[in-house]
Amino acid sequence: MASKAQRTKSEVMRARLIKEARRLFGEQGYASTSQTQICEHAGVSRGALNYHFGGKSELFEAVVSDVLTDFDMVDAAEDMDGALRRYFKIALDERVFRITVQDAPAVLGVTTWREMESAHFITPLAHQGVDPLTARMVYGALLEATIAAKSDLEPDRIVDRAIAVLSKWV
Amino acid sequence: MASKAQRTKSEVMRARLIKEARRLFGEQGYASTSQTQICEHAGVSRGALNYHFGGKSELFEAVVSDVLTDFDMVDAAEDMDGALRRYFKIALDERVFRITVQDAPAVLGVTTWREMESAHFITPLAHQGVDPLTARMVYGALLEATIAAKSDLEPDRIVDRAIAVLSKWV
DNA sequence: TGATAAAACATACAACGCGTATGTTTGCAA
DNA sequence: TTGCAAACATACGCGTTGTATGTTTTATCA
Repeated sequence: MASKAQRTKSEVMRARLIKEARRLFGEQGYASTSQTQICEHAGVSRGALNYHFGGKSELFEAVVSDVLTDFDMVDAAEDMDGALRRYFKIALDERVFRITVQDAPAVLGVTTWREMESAHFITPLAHQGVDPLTARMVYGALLEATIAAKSDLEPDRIVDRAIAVLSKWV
Repeated sequence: MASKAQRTKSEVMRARLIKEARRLFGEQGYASTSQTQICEHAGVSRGALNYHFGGKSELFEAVVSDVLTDFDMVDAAEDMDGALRRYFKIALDERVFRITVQDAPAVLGVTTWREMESAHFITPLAHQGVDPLTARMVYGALLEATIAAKSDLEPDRIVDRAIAVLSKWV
């Protein structure tokens, strides 16, 4: 049985690896980031990485999980408009985008990917009384709007219009 | 200047590689399919592959392009409902799904990926008078519905409901 | 307190895949 | 026929991953 000191120490190491991995995955993408590179920045050996996570893809999954929690700081009294703007603000970040939209489906598989995202986006929507399938489709539209905004010269304008469109749908 | 015989021969070779690559990418995914494996099935050497496509990712891009043309057999007189059902029929195929939804964003980058898909899905929609951003968001919802249908026990039921939802949006 | 075991790392090895560089053949053209 | 370029095949080097095997630290218990 692991002691409390061991457990916290272990979690510190995991957190450090996740932090560096998140930065590098976000900046360079999954394929272009090696275990060696992550470990150099974290100041440990590859042995530690594989001991704690089992492999590169599992570390990436932990990173995705970490990123998704950023979306979770829900204000109970938050209205739909505010929630959407907060979503866009985070999702439009280059590194967040690359991890969650670009690499996650391929590395984790679409099923796992959407199960993780569901817990953070779709389930909350469904809890507001929206039909589950509709909620998913709204989220899909939201994702696509994010991509559109990201590749536009004036992302803010796209965000405004997207929110207007969504408000008509839900 | 290449002769006609050479050009057609070259295209035959390209087509053979694309065909085998499409099968293997679709069945195993991009990362789990090696150049060697593709070439063995195509009966050529890796030299031929890299000569014609330049690399693995470029071959994959050609495969994506090939897959997307499957969606293009448009019947001019086709109504929205029919077009959507035809879309789902193709998109729900396991191999098509894996290539276009799972691997394409990571391998080609989200920008390139959506540019390719736009030409086949969003532009046609926009030509029907739908606002471009709305068209993109509708396509996002469509994609999400595809994922939902794929992981459901009764995909057909989800398809019906999704079409019903979409008909209210456009 | 000292021994033992397990956790937490580090190091080393083996296999694989990719890109590229370098042959080798084929086919057209002068 | 000869030369040249396209169309392949072969071979090499590099980087990466997973795993197997040390080594150190930490906790538990007699």
